[in-house]
Amino acid sequence: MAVDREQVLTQAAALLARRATTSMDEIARAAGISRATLHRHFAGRDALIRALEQHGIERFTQAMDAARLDDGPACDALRRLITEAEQVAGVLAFLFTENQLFEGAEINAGWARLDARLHALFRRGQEQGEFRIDLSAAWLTEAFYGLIGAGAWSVHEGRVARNDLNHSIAELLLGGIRRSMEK
Amino acid sequence: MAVDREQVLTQAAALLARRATTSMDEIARAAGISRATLHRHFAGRDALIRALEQHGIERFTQAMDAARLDDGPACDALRRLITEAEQVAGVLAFLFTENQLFEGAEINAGWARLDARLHALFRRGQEQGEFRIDLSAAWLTEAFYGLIGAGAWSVHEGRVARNDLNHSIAELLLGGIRRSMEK
DNA sequence: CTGCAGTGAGACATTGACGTCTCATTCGGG
DNA sequence: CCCGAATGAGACGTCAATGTCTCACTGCAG
Repeated sequence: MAVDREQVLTQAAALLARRATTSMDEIARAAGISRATLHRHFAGRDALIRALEQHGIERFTQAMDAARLDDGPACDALRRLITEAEQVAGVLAFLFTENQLFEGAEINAGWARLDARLHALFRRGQEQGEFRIDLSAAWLTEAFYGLIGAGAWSVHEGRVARNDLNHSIAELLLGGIRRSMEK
Repeated sequence: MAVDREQVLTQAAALLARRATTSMDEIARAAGISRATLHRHFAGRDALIRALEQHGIERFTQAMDAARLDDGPACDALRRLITEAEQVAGVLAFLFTENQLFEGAEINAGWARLDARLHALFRRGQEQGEFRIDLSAAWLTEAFYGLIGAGAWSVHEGRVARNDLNHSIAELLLGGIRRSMEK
């Protein structure tokens, strides 16, 4: 009975990430509820988007907390983050592709905090000699989002197996495409 | 006098990539023309989107041709492609993020052909031992688009200098984040 | 100068989504 | 079993964007 708010938001993110003009009716049907019920839980389209942003920020914050970004080698921290972020990939992809939403500067603050934490991880990795320094931390941050989004899309389209996603993102990000000559 | 169709499409891609719900009026004003004139050149919103797809496919095809993907080491071919694709990054980012567009199967064919060429490049790199084989060519293809899109966005937001974009994408894709121990 | 092609500005009806409402139904707890 | 809360289905009115149209203006070629 009680509508699963989490489920609705996840569905909405999946649809909106793929087509930003998805109607409330489509979102409702995808979530298995009626448009009326959707409106009962979210005052309107704007409210739904806002909730989606909030939800995404909260989930990603949890993922960062769980990954303990400040502990141990930056490489390992990044791997942990990818593992944690994988479950939020759909919502993250939406937030990343629809960045125009952040024009109202309120939510911007929450997102900026996440950005800063990720940025700090890459900087730490550079300072401690684990990461290369010819790629700016800002770029690595953006690239991280881009790969998470591409990964979510690839799984959704069936081009990448969900089980491989973690490894695919982490290895590409850390090691790149080129075949390593060592060992 | 004569409206610069190229200019209009480029502007439209930039706006639509950032906010897919951008109105025809906003697009027209961004392109420096009136809404009436915009409608004179593109029958409607759908027609504009279609033209954008077509334009993006053509430009990316040209980029691939210019990069000579089949010549020499795959690494070098990939670098050339990134250099060429950089100029189309805005349109590519739009096409990649709004993948929903490809439901009408006509354009799908043109896009699929580009996908196949890119896929083939990665496969060639793997078969010739340049690229690692634990990352599927399909994933590398998607990741390529993701990084191009993230790069275009980063430049647009001022987080990455345009001059660095080429190097940033190519190096991250080929070598990854981790600092190389060799040499 | 004249004519014309292209454009800007704006009016207009249409369309589709949105938000609100009502009413019947269903599910679950007491 | 019964009642209430939650839901589904649908009917509206509203509104913004769209697409089409007209009319006046501009710039340029002849």
